[in-house]
Amino acid sequence: MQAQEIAVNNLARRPWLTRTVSTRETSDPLTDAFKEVGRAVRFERNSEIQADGEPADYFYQVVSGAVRTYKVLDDGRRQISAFHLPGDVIELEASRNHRFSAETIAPSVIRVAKRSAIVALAERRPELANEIWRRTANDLQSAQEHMLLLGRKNAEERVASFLLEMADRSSTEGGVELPMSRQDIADYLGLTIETVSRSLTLLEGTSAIDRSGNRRIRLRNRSALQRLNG
Amino acid sequence: MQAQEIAVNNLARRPWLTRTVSTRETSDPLTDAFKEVGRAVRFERNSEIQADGEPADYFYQVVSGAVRTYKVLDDGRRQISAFHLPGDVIELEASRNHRFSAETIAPSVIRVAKRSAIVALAERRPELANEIWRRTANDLQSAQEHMLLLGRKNAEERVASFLLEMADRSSTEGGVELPMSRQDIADYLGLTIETVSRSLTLLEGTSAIDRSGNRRIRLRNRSALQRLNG
DNA sequence: CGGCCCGTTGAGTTGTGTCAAATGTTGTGG
DNA sequence: CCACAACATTTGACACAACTCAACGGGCCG
Repeated sequence: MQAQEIAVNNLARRPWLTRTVSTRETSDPLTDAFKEVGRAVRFERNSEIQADGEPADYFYQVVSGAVRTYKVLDDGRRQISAFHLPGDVIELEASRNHRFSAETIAPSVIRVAKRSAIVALAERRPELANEIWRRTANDLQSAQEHMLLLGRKNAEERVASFLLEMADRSSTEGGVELPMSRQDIADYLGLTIETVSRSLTLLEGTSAIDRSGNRRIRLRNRSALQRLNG
Repeated sequence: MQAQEIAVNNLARRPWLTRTVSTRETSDPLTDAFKEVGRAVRFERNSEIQADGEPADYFYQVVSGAVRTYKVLDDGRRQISAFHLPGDVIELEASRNHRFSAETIAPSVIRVAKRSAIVALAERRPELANEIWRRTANDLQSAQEHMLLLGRKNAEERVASFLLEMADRSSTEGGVELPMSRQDIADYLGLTIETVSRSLTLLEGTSAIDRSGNRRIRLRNRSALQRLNG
């Protein structure tokens, strides 16, 4: 039973591995559509998300795990535009230039559906079309919020905003279990890993947060973080 | 005829005042919908865009002029998320927190339509629903590109990218006529006006651009700018 | 002509990046 | 279960790109 115990421990420390769509959301038209015309694919950690086969546009829905979407400059500078958790939908284009712009952060199950299939369904179901648009508009709102962070917030404010965002999105109370590395956080916040680390140390120094393990963070003083959030 | 001459000169130097939707695009489902259920409103320079009357969500289409959308922090730091030129559609929510997040940059004519009216039309017209979504997805793509700029590009690269973007979006060949102030550019690029100014001087020094008047810029060496664009 | 606004230039400061080393964590094979 | 390797994170010292504050210049309008 030793092996069993270890497995349980690992899961306890990695809640995002088991949290799935069904446990978090009631069904919605897009999730339903994915179940109809999509298929579930399992991905390793750090694998590029793609549908094998001919180049075409796809929709992806995170079932379990976590995903980063990003853009890179020629010299390798990377900007992560969003993290995607279970339930989130990613729309990827079969782009000519940058072939991959989505990767798993943790072992993940992703439902994959051809864009054309979803679009065909949406033509016949206004509430599906509406749901797709609603989600895209939400993503746009988040992007606008993130541009404010990237363009106008300092390092400490960025990290505080990030922690609040992740806490809001995760179901666990009090603490956040971060599925991504410091490098991912840095590339999301437009900083370096060193600056992220220093900012965390700073926040810990003012008792705004507690750290138990690199990726488990407890928000001890939310209002202090909110103040930094702007 | 002196007054007439001055007016003509002014127009010649401010092409965005006369460039309208009809001269740039063939009709599309959303523009058609605006003509059906929207009304045109004239705004002064630097006015907050809003539909008067009860709080509700609206769509706006720029007919002539130019608009900035933005977010601000409590202490006044501002991030412009996009500039909108004739033909572009802005979706604004009757937000509880920040009441105004769109302002005209130049005297503008804006078509205003209630969100519910457009949505109702879209329920009956799949190609309209599709067009709305297509535009939102395009905005999201632009936002992702802009996050890369804000998070990972240096000042000179940001300004170069900005000039290329504006040149691509304006119909005039060779040169760009910028409708916005240096402060607007700075708040779009996540810089200060001084840094924008210095970057322009730098680009001029390397013969990448020419300046004739503060807001008229000629791209003399596009490939040099492209290289900075990444 | 004079005042005002906007943009540019200059000098000095500072927050974040860079480079390097130390420490902690995770995974693997014996 | 331990020992070691490989990797991730933190900490430190220093450099530099962009910011701040200030002065100057030019165009526009009354």
